[in-house]
Amino acid sequence: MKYLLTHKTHPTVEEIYDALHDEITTLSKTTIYNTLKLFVEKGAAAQLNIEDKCVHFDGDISTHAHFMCQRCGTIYDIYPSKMPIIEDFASLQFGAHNVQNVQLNLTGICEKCMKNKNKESKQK
Amino acid sequence: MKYLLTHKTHPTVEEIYDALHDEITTLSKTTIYNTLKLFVEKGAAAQLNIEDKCVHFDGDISTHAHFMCQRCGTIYDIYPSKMPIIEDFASLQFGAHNVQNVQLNLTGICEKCMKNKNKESKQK
DNA sequence: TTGTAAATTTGTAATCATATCAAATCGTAT
DNA sequence: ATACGATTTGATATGATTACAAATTTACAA
Repeated sequence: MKYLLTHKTHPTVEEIYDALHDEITTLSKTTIYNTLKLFVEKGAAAQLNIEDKCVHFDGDISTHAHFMCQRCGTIYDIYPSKMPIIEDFASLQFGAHNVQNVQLNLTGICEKCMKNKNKESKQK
Repeated sequence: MKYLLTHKTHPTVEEIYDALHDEITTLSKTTIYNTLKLFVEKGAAAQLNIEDKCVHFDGDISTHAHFMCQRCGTIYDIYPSKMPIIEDFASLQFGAHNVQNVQLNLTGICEKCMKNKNKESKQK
């Protein structure tokens, strides 16, 4: 949990394992899977299904959306302060269905990669 | 493509395979994976990352959101006519980043399963 | 302290969706 | 009928996630 709260990189299980394994040498991936599952069930963390490869986790459970760059894989937070419409997701209703979770996921090419792309094409 | 357009169930590769294998006995899953990937790249179909188990596909590429029931697995379409705010997602901008895809995914328990749940608890 | 049972953590092995890739098949123009 | 490029196939590999039993740790009573 401390790692999630201090690293706002939306890490995968793999990334958490690699980061913590040095100081907690006995740590196993199973424990990370179990613990994150518990966090998500209890609402202490959010699970992001923004790509099909693997799941990402977020210790920030405030209302916000995400943008993932298809090129570099970076996941950016999008807060209501920058995009007011996001505030409306928190209270979305859908008929008589019981909505428990809302995810707004954007994908594309981030500003940084766009610039690199331009450089590359100019070099040719 | 025909299957996708006539079965609005947001099928997985597995489901498409099971459905078509009888009439196209030589069909392989690899072909389904390749073809769907092509459809998604060309914008002819949408890929839904609404759950972590596997990917679902949608032949309807009009602006709409999805609700998936965690209990029965059914994926419901949510059109702007029922939820006008969805229309605003289609044109979301995020700074200087190049947004290519937007997914609004809701999860929870659907109306049908809510009723079954109530029945079950009354029986106890 | 010590013993003990419950809770947690671990590591190995299984599972399952998806990717890889060479061989087989098909379509089409000669 | 032939040849060649494009498509499809199926066997195999990969990699994330789960299952589960054994090992370890914790909490607490004696």
